[in-house]
Amino acid sequence: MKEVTLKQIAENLGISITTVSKALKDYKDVSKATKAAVKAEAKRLNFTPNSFAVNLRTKESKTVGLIIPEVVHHFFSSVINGIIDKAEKKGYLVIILQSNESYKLEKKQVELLISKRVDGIMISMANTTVDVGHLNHIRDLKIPLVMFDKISKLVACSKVIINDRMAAYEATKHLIDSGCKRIAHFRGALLPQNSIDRFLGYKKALEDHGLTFDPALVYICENVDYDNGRSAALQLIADGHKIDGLFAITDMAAAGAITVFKERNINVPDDISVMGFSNWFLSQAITPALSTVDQPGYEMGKKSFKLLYKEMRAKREDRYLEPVIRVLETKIIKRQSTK
Amino acid sequence: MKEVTLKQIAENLGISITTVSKALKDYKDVSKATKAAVKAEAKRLNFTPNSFAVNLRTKESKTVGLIIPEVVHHFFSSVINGIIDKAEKKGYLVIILQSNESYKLEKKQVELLISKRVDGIMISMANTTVDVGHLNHIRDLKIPLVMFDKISKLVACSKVIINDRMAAYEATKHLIDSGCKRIAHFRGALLPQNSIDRFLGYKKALEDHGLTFDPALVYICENVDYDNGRSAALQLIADGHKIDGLFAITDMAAAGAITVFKERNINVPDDISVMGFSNWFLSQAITPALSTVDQPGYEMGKKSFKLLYKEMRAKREDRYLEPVIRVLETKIIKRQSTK
DNA sequence: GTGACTTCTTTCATCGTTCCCCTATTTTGT
DNA sequence: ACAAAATAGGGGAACGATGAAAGAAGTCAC
Repeated sequence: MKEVTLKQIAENLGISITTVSKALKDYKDVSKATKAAVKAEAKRLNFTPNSFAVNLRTKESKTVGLIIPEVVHHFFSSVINGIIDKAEKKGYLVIILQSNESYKLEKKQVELLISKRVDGIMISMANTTVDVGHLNHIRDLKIPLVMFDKISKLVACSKVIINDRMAAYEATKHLIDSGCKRIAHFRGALLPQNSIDRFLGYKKALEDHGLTFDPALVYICENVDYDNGRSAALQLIADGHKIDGLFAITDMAAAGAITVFKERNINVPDDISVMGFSNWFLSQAITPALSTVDQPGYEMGKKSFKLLYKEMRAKREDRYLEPVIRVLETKIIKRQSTK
Repeated sequence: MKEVTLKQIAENLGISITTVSKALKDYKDVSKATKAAVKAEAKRLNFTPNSFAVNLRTKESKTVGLIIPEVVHHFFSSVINGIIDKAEKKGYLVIILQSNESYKLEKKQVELLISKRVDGIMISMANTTVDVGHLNHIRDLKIPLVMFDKISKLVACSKVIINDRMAAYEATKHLIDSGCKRIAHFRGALLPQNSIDRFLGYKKALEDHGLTFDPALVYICENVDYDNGRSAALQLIADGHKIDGLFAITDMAAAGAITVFKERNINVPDDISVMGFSNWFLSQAITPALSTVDQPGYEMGKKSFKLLYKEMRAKREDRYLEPVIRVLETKIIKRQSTK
C-alpha cells in the first residue's frame, strides 16, 4: 500500500525521474517510445501526481476562496452555484467561508485564506464591515481579488454588481405605472450600500413622476426577513398611513407584509400593490404571487469567477490587469401582487 | 517583496533553520532567549508558514471535501452551514462541489477530491447514483468518509441521517389524528431511498390506523418542486379523487398543491389538510402556513463533520474507528394547513 | 581527570515535483 | 568529412518545512 510516485515509475522502468515527469507532461524532448512506456506504467500503477508537491513547486493550488455573509440564502447560494460551476470547468476548487455578517470573522477568514495560499479570493462583504484594510491587504500581496454584490468603493479591485439604484427605480416605477400614488418603502439597515441605493432609487422614481417623497412612509427592516416585513407592516397599519403601494427591499420582507395585509383583509393588489426584490423561490409560491426584481445570482457567480480567472492567469504571466466593474442586468418580474 | 521563510529568519538571526522551526513550535529543546528572538523576528517580518510545504511534509492539508446534489436548496445549504461552522472551529476548510444529481459528475468529483488529497470527504449522494464503487474507493484508500441524508447501505462508513420512514409516519399520523380519512401522497422519484422510506412511512401509518392504502392516491413528483406539486395536484383533481388530506414529500411540492387548491376554491385545511416535509422558509410564508416536518439540516452538517473529524484524528494516530450511524430527531411543526 | 548528564543547536535526509543545464548520440548541411 | 544543429535523456538543485539523530558546550560527581 505504498504511494505511487514518479520515483516509483522511474525505478520500474530503469529511467530517471526527470524523464518520467517530462513524459507525463508530453514534453517534446522525450521519445515516443519512452512516453508510451511511461504512460502505460503510470496507468498500471494508477499514478496521480501528489498535489502537495505540485503546489509547492508551482506555487499554485488551483483553489480559490469565497467569503459570503450567509450560505442559507437564496441569492448567495445561487452565486455559489455559479461560482463553483464555472470554477470546476476551469479546474479550480472553491473553499467557502461565511462571515455571518461579522466584520471580525470576515477579517480572520481573509487571513486564513491568505495563509492557505489560495490562488484568488472572491468576497461579498458583511454588513458590519466598514474598515477595508484586510481587503486592501489582499491586493497588497498581489492576490487576485474580486468583489461582488456587497462591495466597497475603497478597494481597487474588479467587481460584479447590479445597479441597485436603477433596479429599485424600475420597481418603484412599475408601481407608479400601475396606478399607485402613495408608495411606502421597507428598507434595510443603514449600512450596506445596496440598501441605500435601493432607497435612493425609490426616492428618485417618486420625484421623477410627480409624487412627493414622504419620509414617514419609509420603514427600516434590520434583517430584511419575513418577521421584519411583518412587523414593519403592522407598524405601518398602526401608524394609520393610507398607502396603495409598497416596495420592500427583499422578497422575504414583502412576503411578511403580504401576510399581514391578508390578515387585516387588505387586498393585494387591489388595495395595496406590493413589489419585492430578488426573485426567490418563495415569490412564486405565495398568494398572490409576488412581483419582484430578478437579481441574477447565478450569473453574478459565473461572472465573478471569470474575472478572477483572468486575473489569476494574468498574474501567472506577470501581467497587470486594470480592475473592471461589471454591472449585470436586472429585470422586473410582474406577477399578481401588482396590477 | 520576497516571501518570508524560515530560512530568511534563520539568516537574519545567524542560526539554523531547524532552530527557527522548533522555536516557533515551542519545542522544549530551544532556549527561552532564542525562542523570544525568533518569535520577535517572525512577527517583525510577518512570517506565515508556507502551507504548501507543510502539507507536503505532514501529508495533511486541513481541508475536507463536500459533495452535495445542489447548493441552492434550503436543506442542503443548511447542512453546508453546519459543516463549515464546525469545520472552521476545528481549523479545517471546506471545499464544496455539487453533483447536480448526476452520477457521472459525482464520480469525477470524488476522484478530484482524492487527487487533491483532502483529509476527508463528506457526501450526500445524487439521486441517479446506483453504483457506489467510487465511494468504496475512498474507503479503500483509507480516506475518512461520512455520508449524510442520501446514503447507501452498500458503503461501510459513518452516516448521519434522519429516520425518514418514521418522520413520514408521524406526519401522516398527524393528518389522521386531525380527522383525515382519505390521504393522498405526493412522493418523489423511485430512486433515492428517502423517497421510498417516506412512502413506506405513509403507507404504514394508514394501515396502523385502520385506513386502507389506495395506490391510486399516490402521485410521483419527479423533481419534488413547486411545479411538480402543482401538476400532481391538478392531476389529482382531474382524476376526480375525493381526498381530505395530503402528505407531500417536500414543502415545495406541498406549496404547489396548496396554490392549486386555492385556485379551485378548495379550502385548506377545511376541505383538505396538507403536510409538507423539511420546514423551509417558505412554509411559514405561504397562506395558510404549512404544517411540516422539521428536518435538522444544520445539526446534520455539524454532526457529520464531527464524525469525520473523529475519523481523521483516529487516522492520524493510526487507530481504526468502527463506522457509526447517527439518527437525528425530526419533529412535527403544526401550522395552519392542518387542523 | 574522566565519565555521565543536561541543555541547546546543527546536520542531514525527506516529502514528490519541476525545471535549468548538462551530456551523449544522431542528423543535417556544405 | 566535419562543424553545427537537433534529439533524447539524465543530474541535481530547488521549493519550504520537519524531525531524527548527532554534535557541542557546559555541569556535576567521584
